[in-house]
Amino acid sequence: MFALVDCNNFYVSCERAFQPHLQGVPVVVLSNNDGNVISRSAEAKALGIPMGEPYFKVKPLMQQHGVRVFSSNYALYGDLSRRVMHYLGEAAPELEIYSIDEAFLGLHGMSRWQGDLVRYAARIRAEVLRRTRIPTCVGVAPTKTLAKLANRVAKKTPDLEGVCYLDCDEKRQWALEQISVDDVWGIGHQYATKLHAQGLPTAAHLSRVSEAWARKHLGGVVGARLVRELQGYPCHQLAPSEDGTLARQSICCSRTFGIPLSAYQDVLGAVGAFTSRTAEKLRRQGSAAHVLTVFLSKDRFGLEPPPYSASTVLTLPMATNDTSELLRYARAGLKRIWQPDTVYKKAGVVLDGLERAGQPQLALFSGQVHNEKRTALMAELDQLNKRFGMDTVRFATALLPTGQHVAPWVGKATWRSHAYTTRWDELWSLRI
DNA sequence: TCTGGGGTCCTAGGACCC
DNA sequence: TCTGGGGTCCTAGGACCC
Repeated sequence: MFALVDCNNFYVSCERAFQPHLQGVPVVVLSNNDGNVISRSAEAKALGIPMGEPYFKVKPLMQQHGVRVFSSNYALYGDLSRRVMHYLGEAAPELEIYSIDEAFLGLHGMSRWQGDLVRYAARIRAEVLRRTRIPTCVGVAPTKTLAKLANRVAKKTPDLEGVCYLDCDEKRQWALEQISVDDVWGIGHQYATKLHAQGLPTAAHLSRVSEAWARKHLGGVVGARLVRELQGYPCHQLAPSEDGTLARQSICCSRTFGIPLSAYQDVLGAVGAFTSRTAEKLRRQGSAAHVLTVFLSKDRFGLEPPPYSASTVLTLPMATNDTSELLRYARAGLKRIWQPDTVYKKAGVVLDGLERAGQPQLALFSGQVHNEKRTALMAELDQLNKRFGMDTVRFATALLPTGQHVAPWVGKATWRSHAYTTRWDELWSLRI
């Protein structure tokens, strides 16, 4: 048996957790660079503000209704997420942190000693709310796909009080009929259109298609597994992990620039900063990377013809998680794809080919001493930045030209709330 | 110029997720 | 004027091997 715990409108809930006067009023949170709506309160949704909509398109509507707008504040959301997940790890025998606001719990054999799983799930909701002020819904079912589906049913059926438990066939059938195929986990826009055209509008319809049909029309084995899961036969297990966090297979950092850039030094500064960030993530999960990709993008919405993006892949002679080494390759990659007199809107760095750091290498002795010193230096760097704040210590490539306080690539964040929980200097304005 | 089966590895692209 | 960021998995096809 699996449970899916999903935080309701997570980013909006995080803002409300520290500003209770935002309860009951329409609130939205915008993506990086204040681009799109990525989280809405129920009140904002009721006003007809679509998810993912560019801010400038819904701005008039929001101003008209006095919608409270926030820039995204990932320091805050990440911290609240850690608190929620920490509690879930204590409350369940197995935990898989699926995203910043969702986790699967493995409940095998739980009903014996926890009694009624509905009461158990209700207690989890109440406890998460008490500890973090984040509201959640819980779906409980024999497969992960059905747990996701049960969660959606819980969200849209107020009578269930946030918990939906599919403990028998009749209930499973009933739940499948409540949910449109568009809202099934694994059915995106393309497949949903296809399914509607075939006269299969609900999850119940989808659960009755043949395996051959699913294979043919829904992406091969992926579709076949999806249908089996809807029928109640588990095809996906929890990802194994000691603390619930997943070890990533690729690590990326990319940003749309606040303003278009065409000076090499500016873009190099951005690529340097993104590389540093990926290296930090890499070390945090104890990995080293073999492959580094650098990419640059032009304005997709502008008048320039495609291609909008150029990228280059560098294979490193030896896996590393050393920032300065990765910076060297990133710089070489940038030089390869750089075109003068071009206006760039976005850049990014991706690390692939990850392996465990500290694997014995076929290196000469002198090289190993060098590596050990490097590893110690990186650990020191991470410690300092953790203690005194991000970018307290950084590499020269990521430095700003003299006289500049903010890097030219940094995006807009006009309505960012304070980092209540992670920065001493922003704590002072806390109001509860 | 024609002739075969079976395997691996890599990459690009497509679909999906939050 | 203004359109996010970070991931996963699978498949098909090509290069190469015996």
